Amino acid sequence: MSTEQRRRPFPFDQFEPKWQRVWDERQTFHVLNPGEPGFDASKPKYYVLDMFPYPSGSGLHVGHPEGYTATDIIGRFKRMSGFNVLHPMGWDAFGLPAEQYAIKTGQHPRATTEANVATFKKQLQAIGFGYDWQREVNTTDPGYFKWTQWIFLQLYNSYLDPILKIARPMKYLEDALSEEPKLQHEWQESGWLLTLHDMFKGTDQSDLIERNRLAYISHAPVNWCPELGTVLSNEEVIDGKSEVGGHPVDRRPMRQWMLRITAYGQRLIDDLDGLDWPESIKMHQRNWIGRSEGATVMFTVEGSSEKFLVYTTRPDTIYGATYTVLAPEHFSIDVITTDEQRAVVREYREKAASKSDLERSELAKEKTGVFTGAFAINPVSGERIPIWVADYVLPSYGTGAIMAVPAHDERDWEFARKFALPIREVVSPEPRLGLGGGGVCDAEPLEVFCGEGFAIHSGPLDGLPTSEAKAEIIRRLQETGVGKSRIQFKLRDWLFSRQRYWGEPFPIVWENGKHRALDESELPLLPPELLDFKPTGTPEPPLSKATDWVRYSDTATRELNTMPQWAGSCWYYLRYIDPTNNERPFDRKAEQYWMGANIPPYPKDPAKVRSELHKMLEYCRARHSGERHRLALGYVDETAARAIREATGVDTRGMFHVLDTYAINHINKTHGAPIIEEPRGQIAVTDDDYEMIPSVLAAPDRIINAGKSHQGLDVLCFVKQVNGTIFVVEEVRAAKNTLSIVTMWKKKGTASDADIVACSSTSKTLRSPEVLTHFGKPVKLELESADMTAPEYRDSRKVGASPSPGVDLYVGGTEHAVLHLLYARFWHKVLFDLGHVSTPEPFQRLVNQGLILGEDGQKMSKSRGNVVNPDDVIKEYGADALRLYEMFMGPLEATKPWSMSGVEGVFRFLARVWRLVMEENAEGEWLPSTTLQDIPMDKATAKVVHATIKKVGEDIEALSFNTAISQMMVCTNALTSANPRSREAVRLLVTILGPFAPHLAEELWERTGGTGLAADQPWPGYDPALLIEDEIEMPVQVNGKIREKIVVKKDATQPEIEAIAKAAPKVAEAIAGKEIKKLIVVPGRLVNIVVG
RNA sequence: GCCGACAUGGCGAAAUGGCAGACGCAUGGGACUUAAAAUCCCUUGGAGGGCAACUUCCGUGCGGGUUCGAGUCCCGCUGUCGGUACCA
Repeated sequence: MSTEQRRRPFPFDQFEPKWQRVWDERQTFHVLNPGEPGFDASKPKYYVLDMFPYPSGSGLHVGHPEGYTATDIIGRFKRMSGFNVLHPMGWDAFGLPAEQYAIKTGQHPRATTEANVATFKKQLQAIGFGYDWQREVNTTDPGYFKWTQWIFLQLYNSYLDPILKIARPMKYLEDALSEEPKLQHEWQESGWLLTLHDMFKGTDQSDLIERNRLAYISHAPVNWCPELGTVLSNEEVIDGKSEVGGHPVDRRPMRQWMLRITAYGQRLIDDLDGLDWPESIKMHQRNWIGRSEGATVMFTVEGSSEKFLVYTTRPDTIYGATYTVLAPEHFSIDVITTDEQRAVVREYREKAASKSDLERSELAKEKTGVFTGAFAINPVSGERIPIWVADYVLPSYGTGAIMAVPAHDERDWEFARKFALPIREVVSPEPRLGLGGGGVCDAEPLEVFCGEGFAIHSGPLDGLPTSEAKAEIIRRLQETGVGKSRIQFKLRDWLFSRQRYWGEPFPIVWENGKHRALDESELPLLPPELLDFKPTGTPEPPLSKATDWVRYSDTATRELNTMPQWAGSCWYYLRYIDPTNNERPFDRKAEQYWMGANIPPYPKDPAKVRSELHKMLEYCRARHSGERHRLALGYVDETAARAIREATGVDTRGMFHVLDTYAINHINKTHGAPIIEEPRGQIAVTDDDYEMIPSVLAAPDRIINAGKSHQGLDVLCFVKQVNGTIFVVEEVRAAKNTLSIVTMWKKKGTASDADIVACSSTSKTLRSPEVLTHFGKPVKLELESADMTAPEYRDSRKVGASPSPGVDLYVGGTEHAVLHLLYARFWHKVLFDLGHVSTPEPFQRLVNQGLILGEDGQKMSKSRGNVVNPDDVIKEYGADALRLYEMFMGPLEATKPWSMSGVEGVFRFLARVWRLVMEENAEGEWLPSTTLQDIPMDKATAKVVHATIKKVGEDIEALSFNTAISQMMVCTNALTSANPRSREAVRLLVTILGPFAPHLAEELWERTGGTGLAADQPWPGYDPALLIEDEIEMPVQVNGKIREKIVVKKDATQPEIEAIAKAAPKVAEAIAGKEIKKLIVVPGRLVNIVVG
């Protein structure tokens, strides 16, 4: 026993399990929901989330605990700082790897999953993470996937409103179809129905519904992986191979479920701006969504009635189009191909069709193609240009056809050179006036130029810079009806079905060739118990083997596909909020609390709010001398602020949102619950002429845009005119048939010289070109904006300085930069549109932990033999040392190699902390240290302890854990040399060490006579007065070189410092006989003397 | 090719435009010990000078610039890593 103990510099192996047991028994980290007895509503919320693991058979590796330790430190710290902290953990247990592992080991996936979860949980608990295990979720649990299926039904039963660009229940569309005359009357004024009506015209109703579902059936070619026996989403295919396993992937048409994520492309891009995410991840998502602005242009085929559309981002180069190219899959090819070319075209198309994506991209180096024999007419020049077929044009992007401008596109250039097609320069990097700039020039350029410049040889465009040339040609195309501006996305709809066993079955049945949804009461739909769940080797899903299960009724059979692994991980963070709810996916009140429904993105201190408010009022008064306004101020939400910023160039950060109190009261009354409440801060400022509102409402209007308020309500924007005053009015559709005024912009005078008085919160309205052009000039907003670089704003953006809307902090690896994070945002937005969640974005702040490499600096892998197992580290050095080392390695986001001797370093540090309290006698037993005494801290001790409290707190907020730990090391080194040693000082150190090394902290807290748990202690404050030095050492530079250091009193005046500096011997020597040109004193920092 | 990130001792790394290298690892030396382990103390960017206290010069990938002052800001390179690839 004693020899065993002697080998351990401190008995972590005894007290670590002990405290883990105590936390578990007392449920220390369980947090209550609003409404539960004992819930403290006065505390702000903090939701800190880990990317939940996929419980693989090999258990945790040291990469897992890195992010988990970071969130655990934050969670424990926020708890100590007075927050209600939601810090949960769960299991992403459906999916391909689990099924393959089960097949390999010959067990049922449920059995392997359960075993793996048990292993993972045990491992995580051994590290002492403060998770609320009562909120554990598992995506394979029927109580969980019941609601995954429910969300699928929400998608299935929703459509994207063509005007509002938001998801709405399919019922609205059905109602609109059945009650068309009634709605026509009701909605006519809003200008809304017209568009809807256009949409219905000449269309079969049920077909219209099917075509508008957010979850729909497609027969388009999909990525089929024969090896895995399933289809894969675009996101899961990399370089023509499956992301899992790297197997080849074909394209073949199959009947599949798709989710209409493309409908959210713009919003998924726009809303990134307001998120506190790494810029690289945002960029990644933007690139993936791939928005581009351009135009579609109609080309007619010579001697035929056939026409085809091309898409181009450079319509300004249309005069340089010397041929066109159709994708091999293009449906016009059969019609236009001439007889003499028919054989060669058919052969080319067949070859292209048989190529997999992989082959198509592998052979990309060399362009191929064939001439159709047909010619198209360039709609602007009337020129006759050949139509080619080539596989460098993709069928699934744009219109599947291009106009080729070889002089200004690298791919077209390459193709034209290979097939000796003409190349015509129509853009010049420099403006070319007169000579050679106009007319048609046949001299071919020597190289391709893809940049922007000035149009040449382009008829009416000649001389225009590229951007203007684009606008001008689009205007002309639209005028003549041959072209249109168009925004195009790379993003494709999400292929949502898999031919696998281990996934959520679709709550869908098929009858007479038509699909319909199961009723909510039939959920969860369990998968059948299958002994043989291997892939069939054909596109027939394994569920087809469960013949009894498949039969739903005499005439109906079940959908055989299952959902992909991403389904469960798209919403798990919402289920943590209320994980055992059987009635709903989560309680609405709990969701509002934990997702921070009413928290403004930029919290401010009250004094600042008041002063901003007065500025706003002054502004309004100045604009409308003598008029009285009733205003209420809230915060501008980020989307609105951004929209204004984009539209006007005005820095809107910190700007206020002006609301009409009439509207607030009205909407609160009609909507039931208060929508806008403190701290959004409605403050009536003066009386208003809002008696006018009824007449404004009654006035005829013109709809100019529609969007969504951040409370999740539909908003229509109108322009109205009353007695010569133009009003911009927003109406909110709180529920069907309910109209309420929420926000009013008022504008005086004529349309050409008016200014907007105040702005609303709806980004779509503000962003729309209609709003901007309506006023004849850009909207001008001259509100004084707050300086967001000021400390109070900067600090507010740091972790946990205040709660934020959505998950406050989400930590995980970069591997989910597009897939999980894009899918989850999409689902969240749908749920938001449908009113199930309160925020448009799920994760306010995202941090990627860096990769941990092996000791050899290589990626950890079994084959390299450099994998570090956390269990071994815990056995040897304890969980606290593991946690501390993971945080001490370097910045959280950096890639860094593991080092066992580094672990030993922090282990020694922990042992030193232990010995602050305990000492070993000759027999090797640990006894309370006699050095530790109940004495007040001396000045030096107090200083280092308080400096440590300050720095550690600040560093945790900034996720700068490595520097926090180094400061605690400094403090420990200082306390080690103290004799006698102040008990108070040690206990303060132990308290702040708690989030990092919780076991040791609890043990020492107890041993230094603390009551309760260290984890429950409030985070200690520090006394700034103790940190100020009486005397400051300042370096003195002469011409930027340090000559000497001087010591001055902390309150020394500038002249005093100057005199001392000049008198210092080395300095005096250096400046002797020279003219002092300049003397800079940076108080508390340094002195620099510039001599000539 | 394009996009993004990064570049500081032997190593992991610190440094609101203000003393480069905090803290840790590893080195070398010392104390305790019969010895070892553990622990404690000191040393350590490079080059040079002094018996010494000490001291001089050079140093943050390369080249410029802004500044009294640059690892930090700007311009131009080079290299490493990550992502992506016919998206018109």
